[in-house]
Amino acid sequence: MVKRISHRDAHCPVARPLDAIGDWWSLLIVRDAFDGLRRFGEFQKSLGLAKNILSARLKNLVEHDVLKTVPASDGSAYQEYVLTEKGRGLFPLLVALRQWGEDYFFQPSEGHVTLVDRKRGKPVRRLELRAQDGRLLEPEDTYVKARAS
Amino acid sequence: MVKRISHRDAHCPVARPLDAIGDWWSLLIVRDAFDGLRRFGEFQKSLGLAKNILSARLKNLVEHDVLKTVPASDGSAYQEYVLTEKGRGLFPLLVALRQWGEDYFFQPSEGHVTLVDRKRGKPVRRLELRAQDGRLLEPEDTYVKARAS
DNA sequence: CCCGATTGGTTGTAATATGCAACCACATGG
DNA sequence: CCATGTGGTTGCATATTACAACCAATCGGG
Repeated sequence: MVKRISHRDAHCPVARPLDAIGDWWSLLIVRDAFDGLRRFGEFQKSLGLAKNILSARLKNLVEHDVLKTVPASDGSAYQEYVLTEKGRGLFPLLVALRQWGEDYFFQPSEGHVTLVDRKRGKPVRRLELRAQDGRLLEPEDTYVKARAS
Repeated sequence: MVKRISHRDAHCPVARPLDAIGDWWSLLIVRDAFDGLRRFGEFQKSLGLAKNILSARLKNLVEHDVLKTVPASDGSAYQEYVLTEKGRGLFPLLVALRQWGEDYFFQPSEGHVTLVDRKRGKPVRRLELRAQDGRLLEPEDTYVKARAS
């Protein structure tokens, strides 16, 4: 189906999730799911991808427990795709991707959409990494540490 | 080269970055770059991917200004690949991916590496999205808002 | 009910990307 | 200079993706 993870990276928390969301479309599907899209046709219309590809991606996301199928909410016999708890856990990642995109992929003259706080209608804060004591951490301030099994 | 963005999503800050990092390998290359890898051979050894693929990915990342080539730091005539400012901007995204991976892709019995604060050696805080007034935001507390060009 | 349209797919098949191995130019080290 | 390491490129086989046609089940109106 999707690229299989190489043995050498099998232990890495960065590499392993890529089996689930490491292809071009999956993150866009998840983004649309956060935007409230649920039906096969809605995703297809929104993304404009071939139906067989969408079918394969949805299947992969369901297999990886990012989405799950539920009976249609309108009472029809069709099914809908909704985010699981694990899928909802992708929210910070999607926000990080969005903020990076806003920062570096748009000319000042170009318009783009922004994520805002529903209550106030104001843009959200920037994601930032902090230590447990609250210090702001740059990449150099961190390293990866092995942990016993 | 890599998948071309569809017209309908050209304005979306989530979709546009995928041209640069939307394939299976690029994020792993960037992860290794954050870990201090700089040379072609280092990346190849770390990732175990074919040299032509690595070559294509590095080229793409350089074209998208995520990496840049610089003269080798050891004085030899070779070149090295280092993160640009834009590339360094991927740090929160990588941390988000890592945290999601740690949360959902490992059995409790499995060991995995963890990102720690260099100064204290303690795990970093969890990334979280907050409003400008500091409230913690869940996906439902946000929406995307069009902004004038 | 019956019929046409919609939904949600599954097959083809052609184009594209990926992976592997061989090859090669240049740099380097002795 | 000669042997080796570095950093690639090129061919070729295979896997993945895209596009289009087809299709079964469902739904909606009369």
